[in-house]
Amino acid sequence: MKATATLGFAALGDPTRRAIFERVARRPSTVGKLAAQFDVSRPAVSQHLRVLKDAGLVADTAVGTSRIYRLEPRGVEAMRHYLDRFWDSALAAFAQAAEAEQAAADRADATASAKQEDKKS
Amino acid sequence: MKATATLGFAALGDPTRRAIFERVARRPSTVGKLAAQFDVSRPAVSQHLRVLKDAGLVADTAVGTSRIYRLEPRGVEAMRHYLDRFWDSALAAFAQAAEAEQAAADRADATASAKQEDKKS
DNA sequence: TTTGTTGGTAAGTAATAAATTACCAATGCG
DNA sequence: CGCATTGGTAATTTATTACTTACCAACAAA
Repeated sequence: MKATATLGFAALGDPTRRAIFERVARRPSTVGKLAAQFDVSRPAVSQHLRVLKDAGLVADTAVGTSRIYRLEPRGVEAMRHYLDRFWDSALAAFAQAAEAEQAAADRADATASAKQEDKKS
Repeated sequence: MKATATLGFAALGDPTRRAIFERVARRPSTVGKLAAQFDVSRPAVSQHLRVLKDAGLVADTAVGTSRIYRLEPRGVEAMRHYLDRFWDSALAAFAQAAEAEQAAADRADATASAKQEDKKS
């Protein structure tokens, strides 16, 4: 369990895996039960769970021959913490101001003329 | 810009793209300048930026022939909000309790015997 | 208009990742 | 022990995606 930020994002980037994660988060479950509801094979579920586990997003406990997977909140918290850095809109405003300053420095004359937003797509 | 959660996670799941995102977040920049620092081609940077834009994580403004990309905090906030749901450790505890209850329901006798954590990997 | 600069798009390739089937290990029960 | 249940691993195939080169569009300056 390295639990780097990239691992976490990559783990939740796949739709099927994210669905499995949400299901496990809602209520701990086993590989077999999960495979029954997600129309992917059991090995596929097992592999998805391993990716989630490596990302620190789920944890598992062996119970007899079965194995119960559950949410691991700490991995989620790590991702949340990573995003905090960018969420603060004040920081964004600061960065934008810094850019304006640099743009002015790059070209001696800051021709702030043809400036147009691009919102589509 | 659909900005679904999956798009955002997938966007930050790639290491190169995440590096570009962090660079843009720190200070708005253009495609050319970014391509100069990331030893990938200019089209690659352009494509990465499009993915980030579709995920609602960056926005761009045309300035003359150039185009300045900057952080879009709202996309980040959306991802943060998604994670909030799982971060709350109290929720996890609740889910775990619910599972214990269901496990007991599944098998009439709740043989809570061979129960072992798996931490490695 | 011509020329240079900046970037997005197209098309193709190479690498990665998600899925499958088949097999094996471990546990529990008769 | 023999047998069933559960799930992880191996090996392969398929699909996706990241990247490249080549080309084209928009704008600025001469």
